Amino acid sequence: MYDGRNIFTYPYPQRLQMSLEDKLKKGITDAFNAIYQFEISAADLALQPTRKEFEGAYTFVIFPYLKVTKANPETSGKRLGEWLQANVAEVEGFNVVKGFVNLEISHKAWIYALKEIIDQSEFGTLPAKNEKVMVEFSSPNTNKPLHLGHLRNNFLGDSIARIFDACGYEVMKVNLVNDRGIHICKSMLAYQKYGNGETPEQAGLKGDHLIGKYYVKFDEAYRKEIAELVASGVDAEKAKKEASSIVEAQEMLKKWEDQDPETVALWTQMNEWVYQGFDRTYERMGITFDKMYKESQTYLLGKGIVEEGLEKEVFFRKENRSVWVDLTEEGMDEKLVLRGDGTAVYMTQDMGTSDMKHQDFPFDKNIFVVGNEQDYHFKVLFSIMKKLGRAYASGMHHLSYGMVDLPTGKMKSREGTVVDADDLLQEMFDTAKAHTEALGKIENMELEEANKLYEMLGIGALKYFLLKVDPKKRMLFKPQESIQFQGHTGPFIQYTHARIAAIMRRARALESSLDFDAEKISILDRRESELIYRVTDFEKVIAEAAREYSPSIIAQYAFDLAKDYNGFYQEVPIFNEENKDLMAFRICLSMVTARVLSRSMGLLGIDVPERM
RNA sequence: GGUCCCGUAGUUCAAUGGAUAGAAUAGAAGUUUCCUAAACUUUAGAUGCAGGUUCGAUUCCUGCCGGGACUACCA
Repeated sequence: MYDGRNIFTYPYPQRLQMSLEDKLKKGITDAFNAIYQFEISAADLALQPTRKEFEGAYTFVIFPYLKVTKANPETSGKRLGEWLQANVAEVEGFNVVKGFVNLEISHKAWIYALKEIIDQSEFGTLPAKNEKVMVEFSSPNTNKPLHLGHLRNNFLGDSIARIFDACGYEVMKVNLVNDRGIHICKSMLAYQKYGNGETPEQAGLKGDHLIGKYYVKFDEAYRKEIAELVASGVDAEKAKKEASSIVEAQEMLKKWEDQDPETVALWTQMNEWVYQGFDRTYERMGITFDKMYKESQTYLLGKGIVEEGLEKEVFFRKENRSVWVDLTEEGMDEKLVLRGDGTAVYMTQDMGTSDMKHQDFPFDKNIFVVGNEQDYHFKVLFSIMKKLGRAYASGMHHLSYGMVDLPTGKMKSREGTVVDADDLLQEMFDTAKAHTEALGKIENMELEEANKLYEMLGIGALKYFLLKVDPKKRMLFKPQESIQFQGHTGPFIQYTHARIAAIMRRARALESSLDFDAEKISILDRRESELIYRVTDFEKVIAEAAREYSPSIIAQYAFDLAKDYNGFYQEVPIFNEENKDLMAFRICLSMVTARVLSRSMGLLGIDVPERM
């Protein structure tokens, strides 16, 4: 992208140390000091964007301070506004509507604010914090391929990792794979019975899909057995436990735990296929991990912590030898942490894994991206780790997200209503391709570039669709709407970026005539100052997204910015030979917009094209 | 039953306690000799119900009604 430095020259005093907003805030603090000898706490002081119906750019709400000003809102606002206008260079004027003080900013202040951003190549990245964040996400099972629900998890986790990275944290992305257990044995058993040594190559399937096929086969056989048992008069609950398939699967699990060579060999082979399949899906999603953990290596951890907890009297043992923690004081129940036979439960494992992960990477924050059906589990886990005196426990956070529903209802693998991740990714690609070709956009494009574009658009549309919604909310996935490329979509933002890139290409051709003098741009269009306002807001938005653990804030922001830009430059001619200063200024503004769009989308894991 | 999450235009989503509740879609009507019409402009349409807190409530509190999750010596 064009860096704009050599087209943006004008007398510029010195590097601004403070953002426009910070200056205004300081101005307001000073004003209260000067007028009322009152110290406003910076935390309370909130500036908000002025609504479009009113004059001004920033609005200060004076209602909360009427006790200090001892006057009605209008008078107080007027006094504050007058002081600011007289003492703060950036404030050119003001108006007061009820208790709202709308501050009008000088065009020069806007231009300087823009210049400030152009000068900062690292704009959109906050200073390093010297804090470590571990983001754990994806966590697939190795008995079936990824589906739509995993996509929301993966995109959220990947995005939140990028956001924390941009906020100056050192980020470690980890994936804890669920590669053992009864459900894994189910597909192993079915493969052993019906597989005839089939390989992914022979089946023409990705490894994970091949294994998934046998998982389904197991379930079919299992349910048939249950039905037969019930028909012969066995109680349904009993039938579920006694059907031969499930009994065999349990035997197999036992063999696996006993390290039976044949079982372990089968397990190793099948997992290898699954990983090969997952790798392709991750690659297509553009997702990587810094470290993989496997439950087969961690499931025995945590028993030591149980001992420790008993010693510290955080846990207690019941008569049947099982170990529990009492969390009734925290408003929760008693919770099992070790079975009576001494075997681990999920919680045992997670306690052990927590310690291990903290040893591997001494994090200040540990974010678990896991669906909201596990809210209670994590509440309990965090509470236990605190009780055990783990200092890091206060940094553990469950990024809980809602289910993805289909118009037909909940996804159920048994009923075949799951949306397969690979299928969906491919469908997005195909739709992007068909759509782009129909619009005649690829006439001057090499095949390779075109394919890259379809991938960018298709995957981008999907990521955006899943990330634009507040994570904690349950969301509805409508296939037809997710592959929409118009409206509040990723491709809309990508399109805006590509348009600006086209302007840049043209600007480059005219480079010699692109100097401008800030003094000659006397009147900024209101919408132009709004654009600058929004752009200067970017770093605040990133910080907020990290604070709220919510990529949707970034998605909203990028869309609003793209929309503002499109709305404005649709009707204003940019290339106007008679007003070169204004033209050059607008090119700079476009350039900064493109950069911020690109960075925002980058935080969502979405690439942005130079042309489309 | 208990705990937690969610109820906003026909639909899918927004709104640190702030001004006349925003968008997008679907509906109606327009805009391409000019940088990219995957765009833009205009139009119509919503806070589940009842109280409370205050200058001001979609937001906070209480109750009710609806939807969902969790509530296993499963993971």
